Amino acid sequence: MQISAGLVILFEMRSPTELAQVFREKQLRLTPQRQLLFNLLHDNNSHPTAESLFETASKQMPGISLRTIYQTLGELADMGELQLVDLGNGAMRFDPNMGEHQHFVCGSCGAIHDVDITSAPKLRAGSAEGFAVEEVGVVFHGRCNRCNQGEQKSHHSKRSPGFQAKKIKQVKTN
Amino acid sequence: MQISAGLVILFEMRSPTELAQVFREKQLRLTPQRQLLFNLLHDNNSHPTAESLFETASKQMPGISLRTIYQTLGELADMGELQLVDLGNGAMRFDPNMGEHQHFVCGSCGAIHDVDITSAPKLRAGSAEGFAVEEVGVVFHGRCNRCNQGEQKSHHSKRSPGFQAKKIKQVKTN
DNA sequence: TGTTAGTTATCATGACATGCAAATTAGTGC
DNA sequence: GCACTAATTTGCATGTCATGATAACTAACA
Ligand SMILES: [Mn+2]
Ligand SMILES: [Mn+2]
Ligand SMILES: [Zn+2]
Ligand SMILES: [Zn+2]
Repeated sequence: MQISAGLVILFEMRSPTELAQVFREKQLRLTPQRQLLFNLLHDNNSHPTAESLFETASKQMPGISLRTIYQTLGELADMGELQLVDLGNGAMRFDPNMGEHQHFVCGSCGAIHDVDITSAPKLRAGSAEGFAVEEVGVVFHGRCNRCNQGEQKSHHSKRSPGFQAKKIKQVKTN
Repeated sequence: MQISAGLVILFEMRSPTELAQVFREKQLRLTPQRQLLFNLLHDNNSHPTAESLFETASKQMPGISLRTIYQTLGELADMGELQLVDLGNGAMRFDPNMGEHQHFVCGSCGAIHDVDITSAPKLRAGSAEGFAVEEVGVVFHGRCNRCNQGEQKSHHSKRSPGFQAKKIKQVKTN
């Protein structure tokens, strides 16, 4: 979904074929675990959690440690290959879409969609009164298109006590 | 700070004199602990955490239980007297300002300021493509006016791993 | 004053994330 | 291919924030 049309530059993870280079640049060894996670995240717009990645990864690589998932995700974030997004749903989300964008959270199914605010209102106000705004995070809540149609199956329980809003964790791009 | 001028209707907690009624309405007893917390929160724009309220409350009422703090804060939230705000700083914030507003987080001192987006861009877009936006949360990050002036003393360490953005937890107003 | 809600203390649980040390392995040189 | 060593992985412990559960005690209020 788009809030307003306009040019959107997406900075995505580098391609899997560049993988080796990506890791070597940072003097990181090309382990099977890193390859797997890199592949699982590349072009992944589902905004997975560490746990969900752990589940997925475990199928392809039984025995992989959850600790390694966290470890590697942190490294990839440090490398600027993905950003951490906290939408207030309990667990951090990992997003290979490095472009400046916001998120929509469906309160019914829990799905998370990218929202590109482009020519949209530049919220970077506030310089008045001595405040210096460096970053703005926006989270939209509502019902996604799918849930808006068919009967409301209302999954997405887990432990979200109600509605929440959001949070993005900035990543040092070195 | 304001992003854009305009009429701002603030829904605040009821006054302390209405306290008794407030509690009785919900068939809750008017205990000293509840009175204390109600008073500590009334007109409080510091967005305290449960722990910080516990510290403050303990001074006036040594022996008060942290469990009671959480308990009472939950009740007050259920009663619609305050809202829970998650700014991604680890702990939930409690905000007696029930009006629709957003927040500014100072990355230097950790202070949280209310931001009133009034006539500002109505971000409630997205109805196109079948998405129904019900709520929008915004968190501004930067340096507050105080930190912007004097030398940057940079407190606010604790356990924020970096920058984050935000989240608001909706409260059932019954 | 009695009934009963509320508080306290304690302990357990739960989700999410990180610290740590021992075991393993990738990548190097031979 | 083989040995070597530093980088990684793994398993477990720890930490934070928050809630559940129980029992014993306290006090609101009808
Ligand atoms: Mn995204
Ligand atoms: Mn506020
Ligand atoms: Zn949905
Ligand atoms: Zn500040």
